[in-house]
Amino acid sequence: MDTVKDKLIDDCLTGSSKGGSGSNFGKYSDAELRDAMELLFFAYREFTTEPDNILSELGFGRAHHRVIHFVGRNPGITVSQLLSILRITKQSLSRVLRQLIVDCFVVQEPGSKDRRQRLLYLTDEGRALENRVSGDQRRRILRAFASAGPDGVAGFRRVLGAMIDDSGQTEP
Amino acid sequence: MDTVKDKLIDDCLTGSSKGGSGSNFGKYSDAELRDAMELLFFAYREFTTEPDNILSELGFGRAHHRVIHFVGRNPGITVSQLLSILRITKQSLSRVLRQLIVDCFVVQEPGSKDRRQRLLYLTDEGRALENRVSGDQRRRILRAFASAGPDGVAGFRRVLGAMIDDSGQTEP
DNA sequence: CATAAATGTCAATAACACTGACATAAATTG
DNA sequence: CAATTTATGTCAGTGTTATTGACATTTATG
Repeated sequence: MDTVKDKLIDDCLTGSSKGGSGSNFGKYSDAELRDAMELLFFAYREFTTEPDNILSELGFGRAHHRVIHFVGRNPGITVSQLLSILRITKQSLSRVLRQLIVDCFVVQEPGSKDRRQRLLYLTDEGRALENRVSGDQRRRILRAFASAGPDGVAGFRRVLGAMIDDSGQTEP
Repeated sequence: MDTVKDKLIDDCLTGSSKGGSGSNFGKYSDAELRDAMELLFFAYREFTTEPDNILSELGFGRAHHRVIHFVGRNPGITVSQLLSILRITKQSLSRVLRQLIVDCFVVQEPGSKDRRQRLLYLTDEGRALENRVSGDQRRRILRAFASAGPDGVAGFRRVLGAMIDDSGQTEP
């Protein structure tokens, strides 16, 4: 139950993670911190694999998933807000959004207050797709939450939350 | 302290995450599970941004980071093992690895037992680069660990570990 | 020796990001 | 009202990382 790599790497280890000679940053050894890095890497990959597979059948990718996720959670979100959340350029978003609109998963409506805005909404089809695609992720998280227990869930939230709050979360 | 999106989205919410009308999978509501999805998304992005920036100065990308990370932690790893861990094609790995070798961050040595193998090692230069690049990630994790406390760390490990163990972790 | 394994390479393709430049419509400001 | 700014969209070109398919080389193994 160390990390995941030992699935295949059961030889050729030279002790770099045995916590003996490595440097460290304080309370946690470098090896522990690097274990955490790997944990994040593998978990995130597991987390995105199945949605990627489902979406690729429709000719979509991870970028489409992100869009339908955030539009689904924030109906009426503007293009600008979506760009700020995703931190991509409008040119990048444009292609993805256009595909989703052409295929009737997302609709745009002019803003009532500011008619320059294009407020984004999922269609019923879009909601169905989002539900299908995120189903695997929700199940995966649910199982992990159940397996880790309430305290584990709280810790997961605290650590990831701190990783986000940490850095460039305050600049405009 | 909900999730991150409220940084910019403080209007246009229609109650989809207020936990009232959403469906749920059992003990945790859909909104809670989707919050966790976002937490992972934002945390992973924060986690990879700074290394990406450092590496781009050298003409490298995230793929190079992954290679020097796993070679650094597993000196003498073979190309096959690296391919299995990264789950990419050898053609994809090839280009990245060649760049790292040409620029003297990684060296190959024929295996002593099986001379078909190319065992991979970081050079001193490679170790220095890995340390520099992962420094931000280790600091970030350390701060998050410190902020979350020992129980938080344990929970983080349990949840992410369960997310990995969960799925396709057993097929060859 | 024949086959399989470990690795490398050439070529073509795709998804997703980027930059820069420019256009339009609507709101805001002086 | 005229000028400017904002929100959005679009055209064109580029780069990184991934893919698939085909083929070659070296070495191990039956």
